[in-house]
Amino acid sequence: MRIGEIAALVGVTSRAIRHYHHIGLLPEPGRRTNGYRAYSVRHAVLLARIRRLTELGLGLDEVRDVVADDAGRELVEVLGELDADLARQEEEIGERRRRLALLMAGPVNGREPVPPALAELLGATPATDSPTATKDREHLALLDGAEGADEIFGALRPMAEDPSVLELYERLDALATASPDDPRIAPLAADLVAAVPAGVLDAIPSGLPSGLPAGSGFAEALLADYAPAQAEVVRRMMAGVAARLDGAGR
Amino acid sequence: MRIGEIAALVGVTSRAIRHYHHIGLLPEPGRRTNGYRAYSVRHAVLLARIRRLTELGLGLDEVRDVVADDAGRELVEVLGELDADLARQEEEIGERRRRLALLMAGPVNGREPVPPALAELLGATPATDSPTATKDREHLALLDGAEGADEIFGALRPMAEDPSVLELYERLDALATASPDDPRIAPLAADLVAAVPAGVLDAIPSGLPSGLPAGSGFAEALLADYAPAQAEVVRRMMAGVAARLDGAGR
DNA sequence: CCTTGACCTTGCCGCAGCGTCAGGGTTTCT
DNA sequence: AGAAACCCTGACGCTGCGGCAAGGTCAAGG
Repeated sequence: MRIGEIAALVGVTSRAIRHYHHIGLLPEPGRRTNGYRAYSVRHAVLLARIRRLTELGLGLDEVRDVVADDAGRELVEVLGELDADLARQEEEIGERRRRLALLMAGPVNGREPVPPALAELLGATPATDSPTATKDREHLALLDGAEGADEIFGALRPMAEDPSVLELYERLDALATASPDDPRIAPLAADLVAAVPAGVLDAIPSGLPSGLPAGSGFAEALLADYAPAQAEVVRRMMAGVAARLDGAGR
Repeated sequence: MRIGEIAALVGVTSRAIRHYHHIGLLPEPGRRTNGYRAYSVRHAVLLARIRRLTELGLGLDEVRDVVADDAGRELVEVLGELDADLARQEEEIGERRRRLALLMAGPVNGREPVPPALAELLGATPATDSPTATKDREHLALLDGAEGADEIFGALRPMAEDPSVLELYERLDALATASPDDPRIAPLAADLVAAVPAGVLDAIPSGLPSGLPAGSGFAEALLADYAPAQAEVVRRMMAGVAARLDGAGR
């Protein structure tokens, strides 16, 4: 048989067969005088074995191990770990589909893929187009994957549901073009600190170890994201929160 | 922030970030005087978005579409087809796992991955170490994927369960070193033709269209796999079977 | 006889999403 | 001052082939 014939017989492409030759998975057959590969039924049998194994999802080198090793023992072993691998993948896919379903049904309906706990939080907040509110929510999304993130989101709910928080955002907005020594800064920072629910402090992991604003330049970068007067507010607010943390036995 | 910092913050590797820069998914930030990339919180927010999308299983170019397009419409769309894709993958994996389970529990316990119908057939055949029987089974495995394969396997069961078929294999074995004009050839061929169950003939697709032994060199290759006298038997047997097919209105 | 079309040959690039060197500089801590 | 821990660019590696280029070969038809 020529390569196209055996390919059609077994149900693979001739390109794949040449590939198998190239990587030494299938032995090269003899050649006809014109250089064409001349396949025998033995090759077809081997190739069919290879096809069935790859269809099961084995990699080509695993197939090589199984085919080369005359001991049939290898195969059960490989098959076992293959099944475990497939089970893991199935689980992963299921997890992704679950998150997808949550996303598409959720309150953030398709606009932004956020973790479920944050989606719940954002769904509870009143709609606003305040720039700093928007920014704040983006920053919250950065907590995704950090240590106590879900707890923090949960603890923030009372604050988010309180309509008076909108007023705080507006006061922050108003500082967009203000000078860093604007007299409105200090009282706003104090009000912000006071507005943070006590539960949030409990949810902050005690050491802030490596996850987020460790010794990294995150704090500077965060401040740089605000106008000067706003940055000053944020700076003081963080100091105030730290003080509250300190006051409560860390 | 430097690249390692933002990477730790968002939870990706710095290599991945540079990759995103390279393919234009994430804009290059400004540089410090020493050439280090200097990231802002905006980058972190964008990067976190990217991470969440890739974790859902989107490809990087799909992520680019979603991130670039301000219209949120794109996302639902992409998410929809992503879910369909995942469902398909899940189904595929389930199918593979089902076949794997069959394999590992089946009678061919791990020695050879054959299609279920053939596994059933082989399980029903008496054990033998006849070389031609072994060869025959290998050839049967080549039918995997052909048109009426499952039906043929089913129709072969009565033949396979008949212990007298072992005697036929032995008579074939005995011809391994015989001459092609051995007198045992003709009667063996006749007995073989007679042993083929009528159901098998019905199961053979009427035209033998493209699948198997069409105009291809398969027949020659098959005969070349046997010793001369054996090949002669096979040749006559095939002729006999063809005649039976012809006799029965094809 | 010549052409056409369906085969065959080798060889190399491309794919997704980075990991992993190699071969440098910088900053920082001790 | 030296070592550790960062950063930089650039390039190859991985999987399982698909696709293309630039040809040879062969059977059938005009």
